Amino acid sequence: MENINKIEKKWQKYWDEKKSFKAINGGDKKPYYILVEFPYPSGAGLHVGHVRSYTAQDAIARMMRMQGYNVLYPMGWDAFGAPAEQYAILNHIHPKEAVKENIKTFKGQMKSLGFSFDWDREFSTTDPDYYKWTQWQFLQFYKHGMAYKDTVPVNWCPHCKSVLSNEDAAGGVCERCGSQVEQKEKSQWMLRMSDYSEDLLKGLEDTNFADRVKLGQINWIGKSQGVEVDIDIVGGGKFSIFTTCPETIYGITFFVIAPDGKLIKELMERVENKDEVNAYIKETSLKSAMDRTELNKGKTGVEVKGVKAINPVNGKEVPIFLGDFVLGDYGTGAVMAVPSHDQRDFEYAKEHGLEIIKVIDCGDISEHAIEKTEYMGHDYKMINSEEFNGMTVDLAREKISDMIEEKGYGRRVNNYKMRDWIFSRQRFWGEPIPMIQCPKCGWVPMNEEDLPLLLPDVAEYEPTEDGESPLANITEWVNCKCPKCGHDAKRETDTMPNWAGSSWYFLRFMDPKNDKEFASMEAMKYWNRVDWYNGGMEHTARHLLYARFWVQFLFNIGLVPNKEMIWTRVSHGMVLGSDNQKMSKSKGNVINPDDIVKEYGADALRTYEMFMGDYQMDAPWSTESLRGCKRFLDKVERLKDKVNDQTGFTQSLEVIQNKTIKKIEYDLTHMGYNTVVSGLMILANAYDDLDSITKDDYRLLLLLLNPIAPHITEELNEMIGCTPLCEAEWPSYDEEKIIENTKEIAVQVNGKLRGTITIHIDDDEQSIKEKALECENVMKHIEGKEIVRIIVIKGKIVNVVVK
RNA sequence: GCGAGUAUGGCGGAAUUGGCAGACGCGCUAGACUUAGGAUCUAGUGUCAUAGACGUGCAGGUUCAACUCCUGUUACUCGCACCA
Repeated sequence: MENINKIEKKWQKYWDEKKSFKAINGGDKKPYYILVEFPYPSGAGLHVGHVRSYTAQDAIARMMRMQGYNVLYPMGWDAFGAPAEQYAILNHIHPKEAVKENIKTFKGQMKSLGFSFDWDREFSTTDPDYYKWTQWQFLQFYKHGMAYKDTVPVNWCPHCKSVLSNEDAAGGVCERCGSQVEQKEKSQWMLRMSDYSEDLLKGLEDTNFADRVKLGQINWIGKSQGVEVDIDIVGGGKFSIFTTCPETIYGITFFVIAPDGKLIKELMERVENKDEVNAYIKETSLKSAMDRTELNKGKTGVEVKGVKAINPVNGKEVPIFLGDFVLGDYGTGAVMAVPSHDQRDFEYAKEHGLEIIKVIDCGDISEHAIEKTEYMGHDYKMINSEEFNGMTVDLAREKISDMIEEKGYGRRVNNYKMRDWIFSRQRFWGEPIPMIQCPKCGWVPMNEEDLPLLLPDVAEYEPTEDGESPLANITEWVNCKCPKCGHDAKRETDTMPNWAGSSWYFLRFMDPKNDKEFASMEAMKYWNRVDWYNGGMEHTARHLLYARFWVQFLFNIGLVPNKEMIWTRVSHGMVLGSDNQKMSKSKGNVINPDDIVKEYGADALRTYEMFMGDYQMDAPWSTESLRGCKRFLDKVERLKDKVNDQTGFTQSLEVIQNKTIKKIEYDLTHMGYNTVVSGLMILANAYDDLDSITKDDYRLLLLLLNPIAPHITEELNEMIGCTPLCEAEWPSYDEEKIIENTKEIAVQVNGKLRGTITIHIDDDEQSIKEKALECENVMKHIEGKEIVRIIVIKGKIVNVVVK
């Protein structure tokens, strides 16, 4: 085509002006909501990886519209975040200006690729009309006791005077300046996400997430069932431990408590070796800032002298140790140690010369512990465990748990790895948390009618000396009146994390212009939920979990219609550089979609990205392969010259045409995008083998190809004088016509291919057997041998078994 | 360490249910047309070899038949990482 970009622009304009992809809330059509993760509009522009997933979902959206669905396929911007803030600080502008520019670039790029988004629903998380509702929802969390302040340790760079995320502090070194990261206690807003552990686990049953996505969620929640036991301290006081192995409780020879926990602080008065203990605590606080993996070769720790704990089941007094492998903020901050049946305890005991008592009769423990995974499920018997001696491990586990509960030593509990959500960020470019601290009333929520609480319009904001948000420096913004008593008060200067705005954006798309509510119940009931959500693998754990938590909370307070608002979630693989490495500027392997569109056209890029490989797996870029896809589109164009003046379909193409319709439908809805393209190539090749094809033949190919390559197909379709494809109906196939009357099948002798025969659909088993045995090469291989049996799989294969 | 995933020609990858492994495309080889080719068309292209044998990371197993199911094992990728 003489100017591909001109044609693409023409159809993009057509779709825009006709509002071809506008989704309307209501009507007779069946609603279907397709969602792709909205991007962070970075300065780098659209990545070819974005193109992959947006095209995939676009193809489904386009097909389903033709099939008569009311498809919602929206797009927006997740634009709060550190890069925009950094850029703005450097250039002394407001981040919203940088964001505006980036969105413009992204949107232009998306338009040039012909994605069928309903642009009337576009918004950015940084729009006051949007973040007003993010703030409003935070207030609901607060009002329902789900938001609270707590002191937690944060990564702190003493040089940058800044709080760092775990990613930015990887390796215990500040990513920006390279100085040593420290731990610093800071008061932060928290959301009680751990209250939802069980619900988030159970809710997975009401979703259609891919298995690997579900597993990611399950692992993140990290449920473990066990027993919590109360331990008395000699001379008064007590603490609790949690164990998943109550069967080993008689094997306790010491306890280990966290150096950063509360318990050691309580015990400190009675500690005889205070200096030693304090030194270890200090050592740990430094260590926790470094990359622990490197330091965990040995099991360090010190005994807490002067205090002993009592094992409740046998009254035995055992020592207490400090060990940095016990975490202060996980579980109870203390563990029981059974060196005979836990490798970590074993190593610790060896290191510190502690007693090892075997309680399960299961082999040699002189070299290493025999752990749960090794002893459970066998018939090993208990030893050294008083009345439980001789019982099988499985039985003892239950009986010991029962005894602990009956005697009041403890109780069966579930423990979860998932903790509460730290919701504060010491950043400028985020949603301000709408809380006010009044010297008289304490923390007071803003009045809902005063929302949104806008970010101040300033261009200079340096971080404070003590790591507070840059907002803390803007006194005219910070100072306010208490909404309750009118006294002088100060605003919270922390902002929300990036995850906040993306935790509910899919709800807003259902009703994006609503200024009374974040979305009306009516609109949410109409769309019901997100039918199909696609995003990157890196977001399937946290983002999805946060979004589900957010939705479940809204459901519990009656604001959304379903407890799970996302039905299917799939994740796509990355587009790697041609060197099989992640694309990055420094490696020089980045492909800019604009260049490809300019040279080969949007359709070629779209087709190639669908064709490049299994959608769920990473795939390297290949410009050679892209050219192959361009050639395919050129071939489709050339086929136009073969169109004759006949109507209807060519008889000899009937089987492959019906087969292809079925295949495209199936593959598009099962993420088989690469085989969609290959199926269409096969159809086009079949057309190409003929001297001429009918207009209907040709239009069928264009219809089927349209979801992947929408521009060129529209243009060719117009050239043959048909009404636009985006207004056309999806073709239907006839199952009857897929069945072939005659078919070539394989004949094997002892499982090895020896020939092929052509069978008719009506042939019975006997005649197929006869045909198979008549086959020349088959005869040669069965000559002089005894036929044991002949296996005939109808329409598939014949296998002659000989001896 | 734990959890998950992956492994098929020179390359990307097909094989919906156990049923002709390598579809489709790239690349490559030869030829045609051409001033030219990043255009198009034709033929060929898993490996080794003479009929034939061998081939889906490796070693076993089940089956008439295994890329597909089972057992073990290796390598790589991702996630979590002293989780009690």
